[in-house]
Order: sequence, then C-alpha cells, then structure tokens
Amino acid sequence: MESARQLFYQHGYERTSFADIVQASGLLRGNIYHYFKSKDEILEAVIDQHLKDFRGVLEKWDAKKDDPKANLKAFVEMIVGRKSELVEYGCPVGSLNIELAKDRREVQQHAAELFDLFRNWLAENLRKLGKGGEADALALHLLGRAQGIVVISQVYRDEKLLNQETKLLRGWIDSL
Amino acid sequence: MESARQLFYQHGYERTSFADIVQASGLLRGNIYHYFKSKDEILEAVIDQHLKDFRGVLEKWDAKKDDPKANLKAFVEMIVGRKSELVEYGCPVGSLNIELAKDRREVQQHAAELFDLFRNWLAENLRKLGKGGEADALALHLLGRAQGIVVISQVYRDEKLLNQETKLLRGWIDSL
DNA sequence: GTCTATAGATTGATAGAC
DNA sequence: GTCTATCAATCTATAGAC
Repeated sequence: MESARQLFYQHGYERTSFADIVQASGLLRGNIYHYFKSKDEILEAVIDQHLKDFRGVLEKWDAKKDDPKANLKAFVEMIVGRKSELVEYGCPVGSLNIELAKDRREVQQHAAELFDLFRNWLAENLRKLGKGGEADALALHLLGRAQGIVVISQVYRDEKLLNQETKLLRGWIDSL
Repeated sequence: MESARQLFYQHGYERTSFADIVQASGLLRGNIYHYFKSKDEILEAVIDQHLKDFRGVLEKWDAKKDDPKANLKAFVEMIVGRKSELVEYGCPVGSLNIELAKDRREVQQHAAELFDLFRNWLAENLRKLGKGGEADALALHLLGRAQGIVVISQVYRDEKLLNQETKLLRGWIDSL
C-alpha cells in the first residue's frame, strides 16, 4: 500500500499499473489480490492512509501550540517544507482530487475528505482568532491559495516562486 | 482533434483511449493514424489548438478595451462565465498541466506555454498599470489565485464558492 | 485518402496447486 | 496465506487492400 501510495502520487492513479505496484512492492500479483479485490480498493486504502497520516499531523500541531495564528502558519510551513516534492509531483491531495474529479466522482468524494480535514481544522483556528461567521470561508480561501501556489510552482518547477507566494500567504495570516 | 480535446478535458489524457476518440469523432482508426502518428501527436495538436484559441481570446480582449484593469477583470470574468464546466472538469489548462507534470515533463513544457500566454498578457497589463518591476510576480500571483479557486470549487463542485472567491479577486484587482 | 483486419504488448483480474 | 500460470479485454499502433 505504501508502494501504491508513492506511485499514485508520482505518476497518477491511471498511469500506475498493477504491474508497477507488484514490482515496487516486491510482492506477487496473486498475493496482493488476496488483500485487495481490485485496484480501486487499493486506492481507497491509500486515501484512508492519507487521512490517517494527516490527522496525525494536525494532532501534532495542536499539541505543539495553542496559538491559532501559529497553527495557520504551520500549515503554510508544511508547504514550504515539502517544496521539492511539490514542484515535482504537485500536491498529493490536490492532484489526486483533480484526477478523480474528472471521471470518478464517487471516489473523489472520499478523497475530498482530505480537504475537509484541513478545512475544518483551519476554520477551527480561525474561529479562535475571532473570525466566527467567516471562519469557513477564510479556511477555504487559504486552502485555495495554497493549491494555487503549488499548481503554478509545479507548472514552472520553481521553488523560488513557491517561496515568494507562501511569503504573501504569511502576510495574509498576519493581517487577520 | 476537437473530439480529442473534449475527451482529454473531460476524462484526462490517460483515461482517454484511442477507441474513445474513434467513437467520438465518428472516424475510422486507420484514418486517424493517417493524420497523427500517435496518441501523443494528437495531444500536441490539441495543445496547439488551445494555444491558438486562447491567443484569439486575448486579441479580442485587447481590441475591446484599452483599460488594463478592465482587461485583468476580463480574465476573472472568463472564469465566472465558464464556472459550470470548471466545477465539473476543472481548468482545461491547469488540469492538463498537472497530469502531464507528474510523468511527462517534455509534453508538459509545451502545455506550460498556455500558462505563459496568460502570464505575459497579464504582466503586460500590469505594467500599463504602473507595476513595472513586480508585474510578472503579480501576474503569477493572479494566475495562482485563479487556479486555486478552480481547484477547490471543483473539489466541492460548488459554483457559489467560485463566485465568492472570484469576488475577492476583483477586489484585489481594484486595490492595485 | 478510406477502410478492414489484426498485430503485439499490456491492462486488471482469476483459478487453483501448494 | 503464498505462489504460478493464465484469462479475457483493452491498449496503441501497423499492414495493406481498395
């Protein structure tokens, strides 16, 4: 499953074949089918694993600081910290959703829970900042800004561009 | 080629098979291979067609008004005007680049010319607004914001979210 | 240029011995 | 639960008659 996750991220779900997963994992074909009925079932498991991991990340951030602005910035710093993979393969959450949204809305709705995770957590921190009524809208705004930054930075494979734009995002958080 | 373009947009390049193009176009397999040597060559042609069409769009905008702010807003209005397809299939330029960036950088670099087209045109209008040194950075910022808006609106299939966020973008343009 | 037939590889998935 | 062999469908691409 870890092999599948990496392949789905680096090459996309469609372009990753069962044979690729077999090779990367070192397992045998029939063996994988003993645990997953289909390639789609592997995808669902990968999404669940992503959900689990990101929940862990958010819990860590919550445990670390009780300052809502610092939390919002932790989200931005995650992007900067992962910039080398982001400019190469894009956002693991965003690119997966975009691929699935075109043609497989049912599965994409599962993947959208990854967005919900950050959306709710960001909104929660924004409410702590006194942004009661507009917390969800601001959370979505921040999510969108982050996605846009990753997209253009990936298109131009440009980490400096990512730095430059995340700096603006920090400024936006400060101005709240 | 028009059939291919629509299929690539609605289902993605990988998920579109040659058989799909044959069926959608009503042509015969061998016939298509008479004009395009490979599926990849169809993709290149589709990108070129996109380039041609968007150049036409920009020329129209240039002919219509000489007001740079009105031009920047025309870019935003294009997004609002296409929202129903955008929330369903995403940005034809963005989603194509994202798919190709993962695994086919050579082709993606061709597709990135679509971004260059808007990037340069937006920067030109920003220069007319007196934003000399930061025109390119602001153009990229605007492009990124637009991409992010489409991504989250597509993820949540939410035209209202797209309306809400493009409104902020108009405000940003006004503030320039 | 148009059309049919098919090659040759790869796809996701299964059967069944061990 | 592990492993080999293989299925049927589909993939992109080509050959060659008309």
